[in-house]
Amino acid sequence: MFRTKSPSAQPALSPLEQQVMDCLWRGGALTAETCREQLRPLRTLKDSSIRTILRRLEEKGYCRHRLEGRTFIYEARQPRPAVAAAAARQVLERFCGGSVEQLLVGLVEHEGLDPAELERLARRIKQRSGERAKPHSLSPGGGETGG
Amino acid sequence: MFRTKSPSAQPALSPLEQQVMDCLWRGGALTAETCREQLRPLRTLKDSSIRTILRRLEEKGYCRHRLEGRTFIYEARQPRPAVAAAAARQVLERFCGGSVEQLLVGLVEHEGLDPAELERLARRIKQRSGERAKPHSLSPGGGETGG
DNA sequence: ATTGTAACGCTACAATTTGTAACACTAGGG
DNA sequence: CCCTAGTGTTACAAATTGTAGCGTTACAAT
Repeated sequence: MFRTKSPSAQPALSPLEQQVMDCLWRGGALTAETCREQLRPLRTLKDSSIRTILRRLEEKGYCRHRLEGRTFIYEARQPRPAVAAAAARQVLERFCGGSVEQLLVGLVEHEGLDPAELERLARRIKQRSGERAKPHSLSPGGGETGG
Repeated sequence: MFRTKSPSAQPALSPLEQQVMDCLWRGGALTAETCREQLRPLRTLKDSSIRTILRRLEEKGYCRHRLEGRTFIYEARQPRPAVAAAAARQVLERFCGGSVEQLLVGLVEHEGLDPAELERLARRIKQRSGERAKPHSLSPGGGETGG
């Protein structure tokens, strides 16, 4: 629905680019060819086309590749949730002056989000984050999640 | 950060279009000329340019105009929060399979949203919505909301 | 070594979307 | 009837996106 262009954010994803990203997110890491095949139910591209998209995606910072033998293996640079969050943040900054509350209220009032449900979710999330923060003792440094 | 194109959603706003919408949201209802002036610190457009944008915005469903004398008065069709919510919904659908929880979790984990804060907000929102839902008597259902 | 083939990058180009504007038309005032 | 203010229409250049053709390169088989 929007296009954004703040500094911290990667350039927008075009529809086709999104589909490709979906492939990457689903498939983990794959070659241009595989990617192309996965896309085929939806659209049929020449191999050079898919590769162009992959390259642009890489330029935009959404994915990267490593060389395996002499084949490029592509993978998303950030997991889908991270990108989702960034996108949400954009909306937040642009329309809500950064106020999460405003956004939430908007969702409740204009998109029918149930406040009770919201509260339940929030509680659960807090709980979980609490657990993670201090299981009982350590959990040295970096409980790595994101790559 | 994204461009979307689901059916229920209005077409994306280009940057310039967004700025104009911001004018409308700030100014309530204004003429093309006024709009142009308000924009001037940021960019200088010929009057026909601003009018083109306004028209496109109207085509896309974001604003409308009424005739006053023989001057067009433009105003946003939906308040900013509604558009924000719709945008958030888009993100939700596209990246989180519609799961609000996933989005929230993402915000917490990748954008540093504080879970406690989140819970507080959620609670407050629920509370407020509760009050509104059953003050003591009137207006059970149908108050209009949208304009 | 030559050739077949798979994988790659580069370059190109048409379609679409944006940004910007010139210009022509119409209603009121003098 | 002409001037002005306000509008709409049409146009066009720039940027973005979708789609590909083609040339290059490494490896494998002949």
